[in-house]
Amino acid sequence: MSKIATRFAPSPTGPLHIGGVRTALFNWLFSKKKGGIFLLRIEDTDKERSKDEYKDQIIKSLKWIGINYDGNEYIQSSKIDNHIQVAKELLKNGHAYKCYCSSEEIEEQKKRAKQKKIPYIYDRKWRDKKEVDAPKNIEPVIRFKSKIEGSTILKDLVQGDVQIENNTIEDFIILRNDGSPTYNLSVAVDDQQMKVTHIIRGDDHKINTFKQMQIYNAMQWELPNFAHIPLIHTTEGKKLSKRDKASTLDDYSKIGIMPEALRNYLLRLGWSFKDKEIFTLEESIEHFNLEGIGKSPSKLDKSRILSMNEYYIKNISEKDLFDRFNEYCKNYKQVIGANKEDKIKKSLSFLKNKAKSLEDIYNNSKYIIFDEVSFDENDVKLIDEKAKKIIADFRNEVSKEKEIKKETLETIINNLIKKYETNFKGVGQPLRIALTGSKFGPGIYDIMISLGKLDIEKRLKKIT
RNA sequence: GGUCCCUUCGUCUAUCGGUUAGGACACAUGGUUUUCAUCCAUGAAAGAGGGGUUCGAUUCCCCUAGGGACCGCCA
Repeated sequence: MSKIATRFAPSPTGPLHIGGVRTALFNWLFSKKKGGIFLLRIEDTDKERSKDEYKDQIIKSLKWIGINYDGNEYIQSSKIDNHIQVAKELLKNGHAYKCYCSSEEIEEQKKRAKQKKIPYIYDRKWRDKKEVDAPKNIEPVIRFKSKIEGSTILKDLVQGDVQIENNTIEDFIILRNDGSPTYNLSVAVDDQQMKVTHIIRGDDHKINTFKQMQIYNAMQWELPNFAHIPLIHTTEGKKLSKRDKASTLDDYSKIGIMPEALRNYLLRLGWSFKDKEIFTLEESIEHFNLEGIGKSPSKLDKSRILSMNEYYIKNISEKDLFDRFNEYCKNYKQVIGANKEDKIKKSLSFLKNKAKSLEDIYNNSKYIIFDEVSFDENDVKLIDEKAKKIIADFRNEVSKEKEIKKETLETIINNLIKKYETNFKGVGQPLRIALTGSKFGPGIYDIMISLGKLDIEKRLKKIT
């Protein structure tokens, strides 16, 4: 058997969404597992809607999540001549014919079918007509001569055998009347020429597969293997579309989801290997198989993504975590100053315990990133006269110390709790607000130690 | 409407004829932590319905119901 080759073939007519990314991931994993190659084909033949910006977004997305394709991206529009060539051959072999129906005529037929509530299918009017009868003023389209008799079985690697009556497949157009090839022709020709051995794509392509299989057969090409994976549904249970919110990788990236977490989540969405939930990249390549792909569509679950992200935040190395965080801040929030990097790195050990996302880490580390504390009005109200006294006392005690250590801080705070006849919250909360501007965040000792004596004094002074 | 696909806890799923139907997320309760979070423990939670086949069906077959995809000179 020839070398395994898979491909991902998006059209750059909109941003790549998470469903497409999962399809790409499955194809990529499958080829890696089999020691094959994975190709990227940009299907940009719809010149009206294709945009370079989308192409770039697709490439960027794949890169972000760690999917790398072999060779250069294959640009479908640059291969149109090949597609036309095949169409001509099909015409010559009698597997295709010229259809002189005007688009008005077709529209009319569709309308009538709708009124009668019967399914529209092209009536194959020109299939056996002689060309001498052709109207002179109409530029014909080329239609594929689909089989009428019998049925076809698709041996689907995910869905099993799928049988369909051949007469339900119409004589589809392969060349428009402007001479340009249509989707099914281009795809079949490209896949064949790229020597794709396994076509793993969304279930929404299943009908196309039957059309493309006929082209393969007519050209006497060896059929590739097909696997139709169930679609990802929104929480409303509908097919995920480019228009859905929170569907592109950037939508997740900007709320602080890390690529490894999303990759792991997507892997387990519609695929499983026993009870295993966490897969390193190596493990996913090792265990991935088509048998593990489920047959029913699955819904996106944001809390699951977040919890996967939380796992990776806690389990990747702090060095990697810093890199991810640094990049996140740079892209979506605020560049971390060079003088702050060290403090952040040291604080990651406790910051990550409270975070489900990089955004959480950001929110909890603002007190380090920004020199000026920004206060929430409601929180400031919590610092009353008594609290101000406590803060002043605390600052006074701290200034006597040479070095800030947890033990000394504990002693100071405990003494204040006694002196002011309050509890930990009574002392801790005002201090926290004064130092960070927020009621929530890391432990008070962690905050103080990471800030250091000078910053503590400076910040507390402003309050009292 | 036609064709095709699907149906196990709220969600993602395990089970390849015999299980107290398992795990994970979310949820609830309790414990640890002198706040919050983390962490730990516990709990509630599922085979769409009806027929077969079988000694025995979540598992195999059929029907019904529900959901989905496709039905472009878009890809």
